[in-house]
Amino acid sequence: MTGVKQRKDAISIAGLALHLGLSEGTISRALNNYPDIAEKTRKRVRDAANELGYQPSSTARRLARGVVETVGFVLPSRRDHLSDPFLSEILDGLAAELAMSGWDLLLAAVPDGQDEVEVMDRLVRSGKIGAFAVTRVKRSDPRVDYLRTAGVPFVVHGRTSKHSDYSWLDVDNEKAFVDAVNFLIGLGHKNIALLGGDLKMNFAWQRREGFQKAMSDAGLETPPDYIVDGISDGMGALEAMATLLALPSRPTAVVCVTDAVAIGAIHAIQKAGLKAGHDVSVVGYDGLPMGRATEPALTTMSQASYEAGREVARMLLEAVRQKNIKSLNKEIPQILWEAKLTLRASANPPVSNPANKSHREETKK
Amino acid sequence: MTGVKQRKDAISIAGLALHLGLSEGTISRALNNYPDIAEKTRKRVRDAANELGYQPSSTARRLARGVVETVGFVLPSRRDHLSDPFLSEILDGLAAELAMSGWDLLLAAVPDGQDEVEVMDRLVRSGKIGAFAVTRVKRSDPRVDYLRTAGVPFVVHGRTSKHSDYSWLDVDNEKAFVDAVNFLIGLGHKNIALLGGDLKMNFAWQRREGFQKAMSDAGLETPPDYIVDGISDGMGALEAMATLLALPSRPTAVVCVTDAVAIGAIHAIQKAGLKAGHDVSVVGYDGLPMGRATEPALTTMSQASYEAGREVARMLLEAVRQKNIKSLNKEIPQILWEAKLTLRASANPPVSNPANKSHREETKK
DNA sequence: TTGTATGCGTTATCAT
DNA sequence: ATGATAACGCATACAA
Repeated sequence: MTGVKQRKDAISIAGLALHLGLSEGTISRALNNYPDIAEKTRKRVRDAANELGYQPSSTARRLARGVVETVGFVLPSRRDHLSDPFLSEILDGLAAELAMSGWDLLLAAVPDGQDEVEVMDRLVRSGKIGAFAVTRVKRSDPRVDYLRTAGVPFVVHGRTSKHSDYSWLDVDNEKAFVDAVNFLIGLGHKNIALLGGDLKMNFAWQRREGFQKAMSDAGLETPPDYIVDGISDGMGALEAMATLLALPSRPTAVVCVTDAVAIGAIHAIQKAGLKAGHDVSVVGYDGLPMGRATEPALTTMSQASYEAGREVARMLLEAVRQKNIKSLNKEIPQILWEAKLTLRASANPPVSNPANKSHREETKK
Repeated sequence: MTGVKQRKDAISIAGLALHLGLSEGTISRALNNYPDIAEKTRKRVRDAANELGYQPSSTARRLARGVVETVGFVLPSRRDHLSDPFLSEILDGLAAELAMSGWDLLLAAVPDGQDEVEVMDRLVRSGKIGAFAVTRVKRSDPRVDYLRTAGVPFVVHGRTSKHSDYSWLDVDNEKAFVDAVNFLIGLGHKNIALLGGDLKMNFAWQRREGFQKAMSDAGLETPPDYIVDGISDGMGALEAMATLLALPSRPTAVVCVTDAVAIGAIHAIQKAGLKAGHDVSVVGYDGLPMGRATEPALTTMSQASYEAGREVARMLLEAVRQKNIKSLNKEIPQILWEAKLTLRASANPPVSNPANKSHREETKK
């Protein structure tokens, strides 16, 4: 498949030179703000460029300078990314921030029969990209392993279990779930369950860790039945919550790995003839818009995906700069953001065991 | 901001030539399957290329061939795209299909203070892209107006109100809503309301048209109160549905412009102490995964966004081919897909007015 | 302050 | 069947 002729009617630097009676070199330097160009000439060139709609060929510029101002983003292979509601938000943030520095964002899918690393490697070797952004990392992630050795600047949104030697932006998922559980404990809950996600995903693992930490720090028992892993969508949540509700001693509250799971849980509770936020409290994570429209509205932890995308882009640009300077003091920015709790109606004191303020105090460490 | 040195350790065609004792030209032709290369040589070159991991510089190739095998996609400006759950699906489909032909997908955001057309124009003039894909079009859409005159191949997912002269793939939204309404009528409903969307968006307009057509074809009244426009999320749905339920004569069924709206409606019904799917039937549109986990599970119309992305990519590639051939018989592929109804639990015969089979037959035209 | 010349890594058009 | 050589459009070192 052959592409389309580039820039149909586009004017090149040669055309501009002709038009102005200047040499191509002068035009180039004028437009790139070289100090050795007369202000008057620069203005003349600028004006003509604007007037004629001159836009330097990105391709030629890349070839001449040997640089590629493009960030690659490999879409999670289809079988994995069971509806990430925030993918487009992150991409939006990435693209927006990159655009401010004239960088582009290249999206790549993984064809059947290939894996993500192959795709990334081809992108690098063909010179299509100069840096990578990676999201939704597993605890052990081949993409990160590859990038560690590839010599391409990259920033990870999230982190792997071993994460000391590369740059990442993550949310403190563990703390988020510690906070969520402590919030419920503060309300008076003792029988708290977890609807957890795929433990290969690090965010799910971290959230589970936070759950367990908070429970054990508070000296609360967690029966094995109360921890359900591997839930990835509302349907899974529906079943898991039904099972939880059928337990001889059912929980008075559930913390859910995502809002999608939490909303499924809410419906399971309703289906069982109980009232979410009354008989069973529910806390989610994500801040999905829909959580405001559920009945009851969903109490949830949240992070700003769009902002995360922007920050990752900034880190990426900085990583590229560092690399070019070949500075010896290796700066490896690692940023941990906190999720914040959005109080709504789905979490309240347990009916049989009203909030116990003093107890709450005790569990705060 | 300066980019990263391209392809650190990458081997170039010159290196390969040296390694093999052949000229660069021969290597190039061998790898590009020119017929005038000895099979034996071709194999030798291929093997060496594989072994050394040679990958032609995409940049140099573009410059030499004057073609850009990259599709541009401008993200809807942030204020508009109130959570399009399918954006990432479409992008995924686009990228996947494009990759099969060696094409790339470039994502661009719209910086503050600029509009989408400016961004698109710059992408074209800088030679970064050779074609465009556009989604979520308004009835009158400046992006389409621009592309019509820009000379760049493009395909629209959806269509504007005037759409005879460009290539698009759309779902027959009108028919979808005719079907949805007829389905409800078949169940015995007569008092059917519409929770509609932003009428500037063509899909919302089309769905509304379908609703009205089906109602009037069936000879059913639709009080003005029964049609609510401009709902874009679950929150809006919550309020609108509450208003609908407070009406002296409340509807026995509502058709919703999206699943997000439908789910909001379900919760409003529940909040009002009624039962969705019993007191009020609800039909959505989108086939959101979460619709399977609501209580009751959501009856909805759906289309496959991923597949749509792939099809748009195919049409794009074909448009590029047509343009290169400069064929005189202008093929303008326009494809209309049908949404299919997914029966679940949220739509049933009205309680006070059980299904009337004969009536259903009558309304089928 | 400006012009000239070379190179970036390919492809494509000539020769040979 | 293969090897020179000239573009492609720009950036930059070096002259002037």
